[in-house]
Formats: sequence, structure tokens, C-alpha cells
Amino acid sequence: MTQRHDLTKNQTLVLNALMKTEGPTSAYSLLDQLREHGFRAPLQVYRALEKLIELGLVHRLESLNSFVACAHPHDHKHGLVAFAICDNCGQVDEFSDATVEKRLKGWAADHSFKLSKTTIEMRGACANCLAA
Amino acid sequence: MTQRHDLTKNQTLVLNALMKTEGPTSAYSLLDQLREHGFRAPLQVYRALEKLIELGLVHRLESLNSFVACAHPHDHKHGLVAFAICDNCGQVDEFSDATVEKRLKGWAADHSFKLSKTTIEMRGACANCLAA
DNA sequence: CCGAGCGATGTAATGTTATTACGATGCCGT
DNA sequence: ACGGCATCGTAATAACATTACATCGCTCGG
Repeated sequence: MTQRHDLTKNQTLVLNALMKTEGPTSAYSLLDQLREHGFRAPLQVYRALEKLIELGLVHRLESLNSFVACAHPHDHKHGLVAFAICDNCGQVDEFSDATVEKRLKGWAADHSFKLSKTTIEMRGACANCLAA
Repeated sequence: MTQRHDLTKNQTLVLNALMKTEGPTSAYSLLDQLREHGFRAPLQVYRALEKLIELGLVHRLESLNSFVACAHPHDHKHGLVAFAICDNCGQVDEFSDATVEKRLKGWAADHSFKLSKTTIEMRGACANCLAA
């Protein structure tokens, strides 16, 4: 169960399901997995996800409409996060790049754009899949 | 009508609707706008969008599930494109950054990741909205 | 103790976005 | 004329997300 202080029962269930799956998971897939734990409606999943994302424990992959557990949940720092998503096997690689972050923040500053959230997602084929 | 050679009637209608709107537009909103021109089903819109995106005339905004006409349709070069999206007024600013592109391509090369598409979207508040 | 306030929860209904399946049409080269 | 191929039309359905409203349980001031 790996209960975490601060997290409610539903949040814990969703987070554990995400960590178990090791890959992008849709809200409805989470719902199905959690039916045996009493989940009945999409909203239960979405509410938990919302909090988890707020806490930085989960990321949303916009280009897939799905979710992954954060790979570095203990870094409170990771300002900007980028993802490399394999279209073949679904594997997701999460990483940060200070230069990219600086450039994008620079653009925002130059244009008086007040940045609230940044999404960077690369789609393609991972090394493993290319080898095969 | 601004007919473009190569484009079919439906593609032209969708592209013109997108250019007229000057802002992100959802597929279903396009469908509604085009009903008077004979559109009946979502697929007509999605099919046209698919081609237009392929041709680089339209971009999809993943974080909004919507679409915009490309700001630089004549540059055949724009390898990587980034967007700044104002959450308040919906304005979208499209730009490119060679450094960011180089860094992301570098990461991909280092990890033997074969890149097919990259999404960069910044959400926040634009200068105009901040001033008001 | 009691009740107001508040966050988390449960449930249903609905709204929005995207795809699958199948058939018909139009155009082009032989 | 005919085959091949891209486009198009239509219906149905799947997948993703939100709104609305009622309830529960806890804490804090009175």
C-alpha cells in the first residue's frame, strides 16, 4: 500500500496504480484498475490526479491524454520537465534540460509572457525498439 | 475562398475557417462553422485537418485539443515550433528557437531516440492581459 | 457539546473530443 | 470502358473530461 502522509486513500490508490504500471496510463484505464477497490466514477480518478499533479507526483502527457508517475518525486526542484515517448512500446523517458529551460523562460521574459506551465513532449521510437 | 492548388474543397474550407478565426479552434467548433457549407460529420473535419497538418499549414495544440493555422506557412524550414498560449484571451504566439531545437535533438541523438514529432507549449498570461 | 465551515467523497448525467466501419463518388491512366 | 486510388458521406461508437448536486467526516470556535 505504501501509504504516504498527506495523501488521501483515493490519491494513494491512484498513485500506486500509476507507479505499478510503469508507463502512460489513461484516466479510464486507472478507473478500471481501481474498480475492485471501490472506484465507480471517472471523477474519483480525475480528482485524485488533479491533486497528485499539483503535488508534483504525477505528470500529464498532453499528447497522449494520459498520466505517468513522476520519475524524480523527491526533487522538489525540477522546474521544467520534458518527455521522450516511444510510439512503439509506450516507454516514457523523463528529463530536464537547463538550457532549454533558460531559453524558454528567456522568450517569456522578452515577451512579457507570464509562464504558468510548460509542456515538452517528443514522440518517436526508443533505442530498444529501433534495435529490434 | 482563397483556393490553393493541391488542397481539396474540404481542406480549403477548414483552412480558411482556421485562418479567419485567428486563435485556437476545436474540431467541433470548425464543424459547426462549416455546417452551412455542407459539413455534417466530425470526420470531415478531422480528415481535412490531418492533411493540413501533414502539409505544415496547420498545427495541433495538444494541451488544448485544438488547432491553429500556421503563422509562417511559407517557411518550409521551421523544424521545431513552440507555442505560447494565453489562458486568458486565447491568443497563440508561434515561434522557433534554434538552441532549444539543438538541445532536444542532442538529447535524442545521445539516447538513440528517433524523433518524429516534438510538442512545446507554454501556458500562461500574455502581455496584453497582464496589462489589463 | 454543538454547529458552522471546509475538504474529500459518491453518484449521475452530460459534454467534448476522436475513431472505426462501411459504402459511394470522382478522377486519372491504360 | 475499367481498375486503382484518394477523397468524401454517413452512422455509430469509443475515449476523454466536466458539471451538478448530495453526503460524509473532521476541526475549530463558541
